[in-house]
Amino acid sequence: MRNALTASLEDYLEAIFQIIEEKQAVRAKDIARRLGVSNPSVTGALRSLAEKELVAYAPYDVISLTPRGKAAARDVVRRHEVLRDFFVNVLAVEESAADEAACRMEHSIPKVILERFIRFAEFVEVCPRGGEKWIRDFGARCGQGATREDCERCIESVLEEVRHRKRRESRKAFPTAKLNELKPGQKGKVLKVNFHEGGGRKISEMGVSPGAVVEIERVSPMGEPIDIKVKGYHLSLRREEAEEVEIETL
Amino acid sequence: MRNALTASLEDYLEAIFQIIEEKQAVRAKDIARRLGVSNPSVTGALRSLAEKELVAYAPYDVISLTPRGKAAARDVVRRHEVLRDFFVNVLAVEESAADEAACRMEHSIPKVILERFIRFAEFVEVCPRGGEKWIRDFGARCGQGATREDCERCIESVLEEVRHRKRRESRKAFPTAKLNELKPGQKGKVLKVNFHEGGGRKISEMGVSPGAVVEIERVSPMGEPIDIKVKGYHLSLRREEAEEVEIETL
DNA sequence: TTATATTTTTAGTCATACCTAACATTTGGG
DNA sequence: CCCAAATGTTAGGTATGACTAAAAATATAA
Ligand SMILES: [Mn+2]
Ligand SMILES: [Mn+2]
Ligand SMILES: [Mn+2]
Ligand SMILES: [Mn+2]
Repeated sequence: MRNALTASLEDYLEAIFQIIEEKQAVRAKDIARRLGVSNPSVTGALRSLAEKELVAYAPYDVISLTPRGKAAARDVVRRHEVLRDFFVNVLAVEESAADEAACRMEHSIPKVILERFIRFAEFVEVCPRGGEKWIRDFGARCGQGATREDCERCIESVLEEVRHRKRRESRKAFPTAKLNELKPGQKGKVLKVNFHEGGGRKISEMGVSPGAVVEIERVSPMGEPIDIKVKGYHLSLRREEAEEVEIETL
Repeated sequence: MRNALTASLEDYLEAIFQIIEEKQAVRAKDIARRLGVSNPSVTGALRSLAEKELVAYAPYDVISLTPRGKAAARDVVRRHEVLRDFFVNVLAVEESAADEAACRMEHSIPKVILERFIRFAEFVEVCPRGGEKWIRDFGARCGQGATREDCERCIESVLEEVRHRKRRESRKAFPTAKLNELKPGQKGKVLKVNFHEGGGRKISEMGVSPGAVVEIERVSPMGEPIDIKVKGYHLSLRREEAEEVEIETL
């Protein structure tokens, strides 16, 4: 049975993955400290993971993730991040509490529901009835329970915005941009992906497809690569690729 | 350490609680069948729970929950239901998948986040920017990702409603009712709780306090008791109590 | 290079949570 | 009332995942 990792082993994988990202080498000691377990526990876990061919490991040898192990680790990290982001951005939970909860719940959330969390957060952002202000409104009053008057007051402003945008759009078709023209922190919705003749990676398959919400995380000084987040995944695109993605800014 | 039940023991408590609700007697066999474990596993779990004074149990004796055990079980059930309802009502997840996921995640969700799930679902219902139609809109398109046009089309209808309601309210102060006047299925927001002189239970302490969203679940043929759901808890009120709760219908 | 310090592994325990097979008790039919 | 069927418990085993103490390997400093 290659599948069905235990919560414990998933946490070891996650820790190894993150330590690799931070430093070059992974030492059993680091894993132990990060997870708050003893050194012998780490040895035991490494043996389990090696047996499942998720880490390359032999006694006293260096520790590294196999391709399959890396994929599994990335999956854990994604579940962790999706949950944490939902708790922080939608439910207005305090960061550290959200992170802790995410790391416990990441092991029991099924795929269907994880994807719904992502879609819901996107829906809130995209829909003019929801949007950032609405969420902030929830965050601000989640201690008391919002009154209807509070909510009705702000809905008028949303209507104003929608009317403004409609007027603007009737003049100037669409507030369109290429993905490479956005700045870090900006979000947008994918309108179209032009397939380049020079056979690049199929970025559509990685989640950058019409309707998806993308967020620019980092743009390297040279303008390339462009780190983005889409559907809970972190991706790194070449400029050539980003140029082929048409975006409606949010 | 009386605290910190394992996921497994929580599931046993939950099962015992539910079997008690369904039938009179609890038999080890029923627990085993419901949880899909062998009979000896049930015996072992019962011993653990008896040691923790959560079930009253001796070999070959009848099984029952102690007051503390009942409270713990109810807490598990509540976590289960809050999660399931959020998945179904907000994230538009298919019922059985939602239920299964809820029963796995119920063991790792912290209190803060559970309460936020409840508050958020209430916020969506109460806020005219959100509301049932909005959620249904998400449910309908969560397969594809909503387009902005879709969303803008429906926001106009919400505005209409808000304007209508405002006009109505300017004439007739508030669409107020007493809790006991609502029908099963109806939801409302608590405006005020009049404390009765005849020292009844403090229903405010059980969650029926201003700002809370209540849903009528069942009204007995005699008009009493009235089963309601509030903040994820199920409560049963006497008519006398319900009469003291002023409601704004939703 | 040798001695010491650090890191890692092994060995042995413990607790949880399952299982099967065998034994014990309770219950209901004749 | 007695005996079989149903139900429940004990005994004994496996697997996971943690721990401490002690040994082994590796790294560092003199
Ligand atoms: Mn995690
Ligand atoms: Mn974790
Ligand atoms: Mn459960
Ligand atoms: Mn459950």
